[in-house]
Amino acid sequence: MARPTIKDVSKLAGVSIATVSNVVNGHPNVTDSTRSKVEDAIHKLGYQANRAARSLPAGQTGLLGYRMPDGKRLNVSLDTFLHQIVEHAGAIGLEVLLFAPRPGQTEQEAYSEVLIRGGVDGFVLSGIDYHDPVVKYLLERKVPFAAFGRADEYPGAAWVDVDGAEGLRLATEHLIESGRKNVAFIGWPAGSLTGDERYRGWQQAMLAAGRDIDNATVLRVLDGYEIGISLTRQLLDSGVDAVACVSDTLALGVMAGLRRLDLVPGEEMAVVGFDNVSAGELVEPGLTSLDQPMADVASELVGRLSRILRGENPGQGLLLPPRLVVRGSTSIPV
Amino acid sequence: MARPTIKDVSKLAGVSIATVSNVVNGHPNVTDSTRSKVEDAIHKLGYQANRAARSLPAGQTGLLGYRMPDGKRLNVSLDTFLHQIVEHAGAIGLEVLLFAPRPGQTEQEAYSEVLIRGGVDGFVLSGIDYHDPVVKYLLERKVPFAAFGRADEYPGAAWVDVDGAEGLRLATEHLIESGRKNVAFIGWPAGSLTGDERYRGWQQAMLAAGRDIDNATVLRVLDGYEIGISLTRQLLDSGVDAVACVSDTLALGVMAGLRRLDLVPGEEMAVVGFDNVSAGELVEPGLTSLDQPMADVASELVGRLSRILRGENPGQGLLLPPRLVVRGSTSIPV
DNA sequence: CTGAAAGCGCTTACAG
DNA sequence: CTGAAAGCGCTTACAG
Repeated sequence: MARPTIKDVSKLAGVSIATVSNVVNGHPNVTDSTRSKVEDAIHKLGYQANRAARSLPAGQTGLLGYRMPDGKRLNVSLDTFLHQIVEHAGAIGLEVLLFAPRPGQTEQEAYSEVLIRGGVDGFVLSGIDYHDPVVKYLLERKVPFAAFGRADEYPGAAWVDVDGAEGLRLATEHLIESGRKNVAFIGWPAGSLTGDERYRGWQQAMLAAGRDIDNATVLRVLDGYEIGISLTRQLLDSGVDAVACVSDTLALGVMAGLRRLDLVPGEEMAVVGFDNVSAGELVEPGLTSLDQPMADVASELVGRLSRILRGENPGQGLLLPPRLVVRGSTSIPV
Repeated sequence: MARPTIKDVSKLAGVSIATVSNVVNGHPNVTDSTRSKVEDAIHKLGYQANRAARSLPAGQTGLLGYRMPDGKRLNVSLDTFLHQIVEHAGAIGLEVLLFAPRPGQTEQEAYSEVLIRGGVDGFVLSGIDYHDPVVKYLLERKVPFAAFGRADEYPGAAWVDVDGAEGLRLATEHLIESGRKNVAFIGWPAGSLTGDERYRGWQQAMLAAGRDIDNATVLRVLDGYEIGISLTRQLLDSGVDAVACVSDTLALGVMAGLRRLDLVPGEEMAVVGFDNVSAGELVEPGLTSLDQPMADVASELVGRLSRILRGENPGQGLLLPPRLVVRGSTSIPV
């Protein structure tokens, strides 16, 4: 009934605990016959190495840390992301340790505390920005991590991101191709990594199509549903007939704004968002948006992290393309 | 630079490591002067006990396990819930270990594996149902846990739930009071703990108001947005002018169904959901729904678990009332 | 290829 | 009230 230990296995198999350890850890120099004796015993006993005991001499914990984001940043579907991370980590024998800064603690202190407690082998980060202090901190201390977010500022960093510029290029091209004359952009204030990239994509598509950028409508606002609503009047007054938004939150706001003015989203004004949140399917007509390939992001992140942990090269930063999901908010013919 | 150990502290403070350990663990029999010497050293060194080293002799890990739900069950806003769990756990020095069954592994095996690896001190469960095998399994093995979900089937179990019957009572009363004549119920097939409770609430409110239950419209369906849409015609044909739904997903479906028939939700038919998902605020008019007090649920769960871990009585099962959030889908006067 | 032994950083009786 | 010592369950050189 009690949890079997390495001793139990060694007794049953008639070998030393060192040999059991060698088998468990896949060391090469073990006879086939010894190996199978040990494996039988392990199987019979249902043995699994105790994590704490393993961690102590080896200095590896089998744990990967993830800081619970504040919930303020809505640009990641936490649910799906975490799910994927947990599953991919599980596939290579790692579990996920969740933590959050305690009241009065800075973000960095939270990471440091986890580290000092001997908590994890490495971290998965998400939502990083320019000059991210956590990235800097971990890099300095040579703590393994992989970031969801373009960390190309730092040569050594392992990162994966979804290509926001490509996303807004796709969105804007789609709007232009469907015959829209005056395609506006609603973004966040300049200076955020994610926001600036997405703006760049809109710009590129507009220029490529020969549109006049200088006289196009560009609104830079904080993220928010109500903010989206409040922008609608202004967009209509400027003669805008399509708007590419930096986020679904803003896009859904504009859709609601249109509806409150008794206009139909997709007719008077086409709207595209970014993130493909579930609410986008639940409004009428559906919101066209950019879907982030979360499963790929997670598997690439975990892959990079596990390579670092094995002392290998994590590989280059990776930019994954988002996928345009077309729904009613852009598909009603002009 | 290297992580300080208990030895470093003991040297700096001029005491034995046993004394440092006693101070760290708040043992009573330590002189004030000794204590403060040790505390100074701890502070100076930034010492934190290594979790693995602590876990090994003490048999406690400082970790609390949570199984990543499948994502199939939409009745819990995972994001908020986990957030709250992590924060409340952090406040009492516990961190959260996330795990998921690997492919081919049953749920029970996943729990068992975490346990065998010496993974956690206890579990937080969510989304439990009648005769839940995991609850039974943990109870048999006397593994500490606290469940989000009514586990009153099992006398010893620690649980917290949101009162679904009360929720649907509130919803149905609200519909009746606002003058609706024919209040339908859309629920899941009988036999789920959560679904049955919510049905009971509708029933009670209807009977209390003297409504004829036998001739009322009751639809039992699987959860789903499209399913909600497909039900709308039938509801209208039955002369239903209000519908209390077991979930926001179904409620949002009905709202979309109404809109596709060019009807206005809240006018021709009032709609109430359950969960208060964010999409409910983003549709026009907003969806009236029942908000679950996640922060309270989390704090009560963690509180119960920590009491069990300290060998105390966890306290009785707790039923928390949801809060009716009234929006456009029911507030347009008849 | 296998095993005896040291050691990882703690906690916990037990002496003193 | 404090400290020396054993031990938690592993891994890792190192002999043999």
